[in-house]
Amino acid sequence: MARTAGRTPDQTRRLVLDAAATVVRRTGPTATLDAVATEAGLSKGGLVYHFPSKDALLLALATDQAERFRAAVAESLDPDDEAPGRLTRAYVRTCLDETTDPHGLRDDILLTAQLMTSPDVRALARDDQDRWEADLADDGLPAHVLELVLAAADGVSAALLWGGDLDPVRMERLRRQLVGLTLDPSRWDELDATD
Amino acid sequence: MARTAGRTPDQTRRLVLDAAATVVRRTGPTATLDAVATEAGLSKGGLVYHFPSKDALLLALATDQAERFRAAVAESLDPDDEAPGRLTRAYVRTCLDETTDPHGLRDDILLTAQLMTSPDVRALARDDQDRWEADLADDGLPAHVLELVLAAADGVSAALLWGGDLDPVRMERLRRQLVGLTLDPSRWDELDATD
DNA sequence: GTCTATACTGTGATAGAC
DNA sequence: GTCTATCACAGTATAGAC
Repeated sequence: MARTAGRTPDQTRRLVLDAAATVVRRTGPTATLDAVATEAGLSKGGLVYHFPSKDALLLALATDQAERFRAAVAESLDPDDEAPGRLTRAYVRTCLDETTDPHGLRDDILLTAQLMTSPDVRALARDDQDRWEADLADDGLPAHVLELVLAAADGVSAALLWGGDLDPVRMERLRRQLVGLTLDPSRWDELDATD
Repeated sequence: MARTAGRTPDQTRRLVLDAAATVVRRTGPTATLDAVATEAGLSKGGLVYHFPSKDALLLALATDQAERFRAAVAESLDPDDEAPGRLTRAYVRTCLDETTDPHGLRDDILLTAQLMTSPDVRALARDDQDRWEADLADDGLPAHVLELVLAAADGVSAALLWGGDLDPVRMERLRRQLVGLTLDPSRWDELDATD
């Protein structure tokens, strides 16, 4: 029973979150509330009604991003794949796939990194990370293999953060290496060489 | 021949950069110039004399961090190691070593990530990344091995960014795996499995 | 040349009108 | 539920002390 516009509060929130994603991508976390409000078609005050502070807005945006990533991994799960490391492979595919999403996950990583400047967002990220670790620890791979593969997958997002663009050919090659490693138990032992 | 305090401009810059590092670590890139100036024992105007804008200050800080990292890798070079992958191993050791530095490189990574919100800093990081890629490409390792090892090393900084703390035991194990990979040519071929 | 003091602009937060 | 008005404060620019 909204007073003015023909949309529910949830729709307005969605509108604002999308606008915030757009503006933060463009201008970083210093994006002004005014800019976000304008992009969403509201006044600054109207925005503040839905998100009591800028930090709250960024936190909501970060939560949204984390959920999207989780959904993307879930969608990358191969229904025919029942071998150990099934979830890990979906994770790797998602991190290293070029052809995902409207924007691609590459932009999402940059966006998320921008949000990390908020302590609240960092706390959220820590919780999310813990959840991923718990889920992946149950995936049937030896710890040392899991660590190597995950570190490499995460490294791609780091490279994106520090360095900008990545060569698709190299990402594809890395993806094959990592997936291959999880699928070949015969190679696991020699990885763990104790010097 | 400074007019007031008993220090040269370079010393003042150093003082300000250290103060900025401290304050940004504490409060993120939204740290105020006033806070930095106070930490350094100057007025805001005095700070601005040396760094014409906040962005210039953050850029100088990022440059400083990049140089420190490069120096840390150089120091990790093993003089007795002449095998291919020498520089790569130093890079891996630096990324995965617990016992570096006053603060440790872990804090430096977080600090650098905070600075990435400035477009100028991102441009700097891109150049620095290009330089690393050029240097490491000459290190004598096959491209696909180099990619895997570097991605995993960078992944540790990413995990630090997203997730907070890392288990020293796991970092040590990962370090051994990566160094081992660069030292054993017999394992390089099977990594490149074409599905 | 190096710095302090101060004034100007715009941003985030709040209170209250509609 | 949305918006306007207002306040406190951050980044920047300037004037001038030393």
